[in-house]
Amino acid sequence: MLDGFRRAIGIEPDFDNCPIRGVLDRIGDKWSTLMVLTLALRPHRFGELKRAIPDISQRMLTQTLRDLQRDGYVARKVFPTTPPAVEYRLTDLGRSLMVPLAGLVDWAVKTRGEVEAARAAFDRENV
Amino acid sequence: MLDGFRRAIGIEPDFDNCPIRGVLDRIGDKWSTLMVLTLALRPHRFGELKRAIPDISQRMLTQTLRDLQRDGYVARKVFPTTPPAVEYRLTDLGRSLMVPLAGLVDWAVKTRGEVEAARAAFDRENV
DNA sequence: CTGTATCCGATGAGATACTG
DNA sequence: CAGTATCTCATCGGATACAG
Repeated sequence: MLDGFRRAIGIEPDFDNCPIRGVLDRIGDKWSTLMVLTLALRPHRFGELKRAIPDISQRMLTQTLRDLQRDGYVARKVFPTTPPAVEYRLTDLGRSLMVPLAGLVDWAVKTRGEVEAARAAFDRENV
Repeated sequence: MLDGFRRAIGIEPDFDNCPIRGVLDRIGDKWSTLMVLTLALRPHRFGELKRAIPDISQRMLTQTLRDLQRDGYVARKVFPTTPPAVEYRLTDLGRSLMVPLAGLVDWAVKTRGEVEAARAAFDRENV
């Protein structure tokens, strides 16, 4: 089972076209997870997202949305009004990601204390 | 529930000391996950890890191990022989991470096709 | 064998200014 | 309103050389 993980996760030589790597990269980057969780609440327009995640730069907002859209997690819908309105919403695929993501969040919250203690101990020993 | 996620995952103003962020950062970086999965098989010595993950540089091997050790996922044990031997093994905390991680891996494998199709479609539309 | 130290290029990400 | 285009700086990560 674990050996299967290793292969799946990118042990050479197929590191690049690994099915997991793409997901991990997206989950690991600074804004994707927060944006998915925000869009899980309800669809948002561009400006709404900016206000919902106040400290994201416009550049990163655009780029993260593009990446999420490219992977099929987010759908972009343009309303040709003046001024233009654009709505972003999670796709079914994006919503399905919430399940394993929730597992991770849950684990992180539960083990928070242990991790903090481990860090404190480590830093104490390594002046 | 989702609102709780947002707070937990680092919506301002407590982005830095967020319990999730640390986990996500570790999961997202290039080598941590692969190393955890490798150590989940059995304890490894430094050189064994290097051989098990052939394309990691010595610099990144050391650094990733330090980070994992600091967070309490990995335990380092030195045998004062000559030449020195050092063994790395998962802690209970590290092993417990396998559960949500497995969920993520599982999801990634299952949705692989959808993601690939989404990417192809996106790239087709955006010449 | 198990690491450190250094250099350096590639990428990530913020700030700012401009456009249909 | 919903983006692009630059510029710039920090961090990531590989290669190489050295050390206990």
